[in-house]
Amino acid sequence: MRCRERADASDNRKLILQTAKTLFDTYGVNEVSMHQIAKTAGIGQGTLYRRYAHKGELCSDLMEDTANALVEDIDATLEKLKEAPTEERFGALLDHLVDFIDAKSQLLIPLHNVYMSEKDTTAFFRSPIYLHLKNALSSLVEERLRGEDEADCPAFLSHTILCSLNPVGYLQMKGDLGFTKEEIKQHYRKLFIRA
Amino acid sequence: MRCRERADASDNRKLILQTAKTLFDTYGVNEVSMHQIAKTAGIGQGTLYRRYAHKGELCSDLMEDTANALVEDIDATLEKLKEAPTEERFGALLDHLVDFIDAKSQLLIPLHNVYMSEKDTTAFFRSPIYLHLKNALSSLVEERLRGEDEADCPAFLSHTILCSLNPVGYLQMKGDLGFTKEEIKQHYRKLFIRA
DNA sequence: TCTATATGCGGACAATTGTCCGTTTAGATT
DNA sequence: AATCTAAACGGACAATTGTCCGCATATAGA
Repeated sequence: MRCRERADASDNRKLILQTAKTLFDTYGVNEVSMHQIAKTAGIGQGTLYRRYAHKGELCSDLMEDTANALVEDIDATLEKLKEAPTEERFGALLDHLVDFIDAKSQLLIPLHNVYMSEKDTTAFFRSPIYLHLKNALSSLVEERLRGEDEADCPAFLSHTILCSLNPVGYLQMKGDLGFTKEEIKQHYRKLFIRA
Repeated sequence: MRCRERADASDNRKLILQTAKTLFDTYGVNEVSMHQIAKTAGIGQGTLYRRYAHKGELCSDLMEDTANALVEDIDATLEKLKEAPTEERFGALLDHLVDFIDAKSQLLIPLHNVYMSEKDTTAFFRSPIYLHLKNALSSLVEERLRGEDEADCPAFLSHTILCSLNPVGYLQMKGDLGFTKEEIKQHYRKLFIRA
């Protein structure tokens, strides 16, 4: 069997992440090139690109802990509220999302830019974090469908929510439009939760 | 005085636009490189880049007529419907937006990318087209407020609509999510127009 | 018409991203 | 331990974006 990750591959993986984190922290994500990361880590560019097809994936991996924490928080909250009405759980999920964007927008903007400036524009929509959040939203919308005559479309609604909650648009709301985080939460609840 | 545009510059400007339009129409925006445009037009790359700092600006110039037409169309439609119920006019505006994004998504994506990857992330939200559309949406939402007890916030709602209608997200809806343009229009109406 | 120069021209060049492919090696099998 | 092969390695290479700078010329002013 050749199914386990080879030791050298595993070592390089850690080396890449450590090197990238250091360089990003020192110079900023946008100022660091993939070539520079490979050079600094002392590996070939092919090695780097085999593991991370582009900078966005690398950023994504660096964000993994943060993203996992969000997903766990959300899952825990939903579990705790599992007896509560759908609307309440939906609202809690929206709150989590807004809190997350609010706390991490500085980190999320480079990540968002990298994904969105890809030639393959669907890259972001295949990222683990998007898929998981869309999934969580969809199932709540779906749950809400039962017994309703005019059905929302879960896929459409969750996609729309996540599109509108991009970090750039969020900062604009807090900046020029002058909303506070709590106001934004309220508006999201009002718009997307049909009470 | 040396203030007027030189004749050769003016000629090249037209030549660039014509060449770019032809190439974009033939091969698609993403498949055409700036180098290729310059080569085909028979001019140097420096000439091309002096006039358009990047592909986004070129797209922007190519879109100018189209964007003006959109704004005029919308204004004309709203004028024609000025006696109609607010909901009907709101719906017509959403339809216009979706038709526009649908028709021009290829050109809008480079434009969107350029705006969004700016250091100044608010650049897009100060662009004429965003401001005009947000304005039109806001005034319709505001109009709808009268006589309602639970008020929508015009600024928030119109910002959210425009964020969610970005060309990348739109293409994702039509691609992986499999919606047709008409379905998308319906979903937008259902979500944002409280009948 | 002639001249001076601001303006435009264009291609070479640098930087970055992403691919390819011959070489090396970890580790399973014997 | 020896062998074998799938997986990983790494650097050269191609493509694209964007910059720079010496050269050419349109045109205002004489």
